[in-house]
Amino acid sequence: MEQGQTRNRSWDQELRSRGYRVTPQRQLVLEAVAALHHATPEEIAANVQRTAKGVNISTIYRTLELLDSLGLVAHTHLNHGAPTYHLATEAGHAHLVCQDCGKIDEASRETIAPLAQALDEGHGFETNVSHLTIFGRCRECRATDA
Amino acid sequence: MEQGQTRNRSWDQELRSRGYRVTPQRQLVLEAVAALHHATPEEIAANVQRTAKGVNISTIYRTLELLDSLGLVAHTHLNHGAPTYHLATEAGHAHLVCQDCGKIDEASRETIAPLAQALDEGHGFETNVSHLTIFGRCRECRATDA
DNA sequence: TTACGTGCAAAGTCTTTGCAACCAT
DNA sequence: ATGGTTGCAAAGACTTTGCACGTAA
Repeated sequence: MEQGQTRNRSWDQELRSRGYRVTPQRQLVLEAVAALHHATPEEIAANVQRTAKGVNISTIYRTLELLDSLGLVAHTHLNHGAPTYHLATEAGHAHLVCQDCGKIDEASRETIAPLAQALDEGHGFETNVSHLTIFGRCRECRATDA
Repeated sequence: MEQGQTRNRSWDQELRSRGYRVTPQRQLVLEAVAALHHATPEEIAANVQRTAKGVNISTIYRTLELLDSLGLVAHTHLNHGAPTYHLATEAGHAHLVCQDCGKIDEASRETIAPLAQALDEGHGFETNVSHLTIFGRCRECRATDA
């Protein structure tokens, strides 16, 4: 509760200070993103339906785009289709997606750090770790298939 | 010429040996993928239009899916929208996409190797390097923006 | 000859946009 | 009051699918 209020207050001000308004829809979307980890716009919409009368899907899209641009949430592409959103504060890890079974694992920032450093030094490139999704095959599928 | 024929012969047999037919459309699509690097289905369709009367867009999709499943081509997601295809033989590098200006750079397999090894040892995960796309900011945008 | 493959058109999925009504400030 | 926001519906981008005709083997 205490934590929740503290969090609310901070993104409230983040919005207001940039001239955006704080609306119930935006609050609900942010709460859904926090509750569901790696949620698609559809899943976020479904989650929000349960609490309130519902937030229109186009508002979900517009809100996610806004929160993403403000750096409050981040998204990555885990599968072929829809992107998944998560809180920016719980970012910092990359995703490992198995192309055989679809299982999703996480790799810590520390695991990625050497690569990020190499790309910085070799290409001057600043890696967005929380957006990073790595495709391949998981341990189980490697053992099974061949 | 010699090389072209050699390449043709090999994928011809790859198709036939698995019970698929060799058609002019499949040949054109594969040639387009070879000629255009990182091409979307639309771009491949456009390229094919110039040579022949045209290959229907749905055939492009079906052919790319087939060639991908056979391991003759590979695809990655460079931007928000359509995937891009390239020859499997010219794979082995990852892509660095600047989220500010959209510029695409390439990172060699050697640059990625330490990460791939770390993921193998730590997670038992086999990285698909040619599918790997890393988002972030390029040198120029980092210098300009801040 | 005979399945497999193609073209065409329609439908499907995911996302964006125009606009009038609404509400946070 | 007043300009950012929302809901709704229509449009848009990208991809898939059903079916009859065409063609590689």
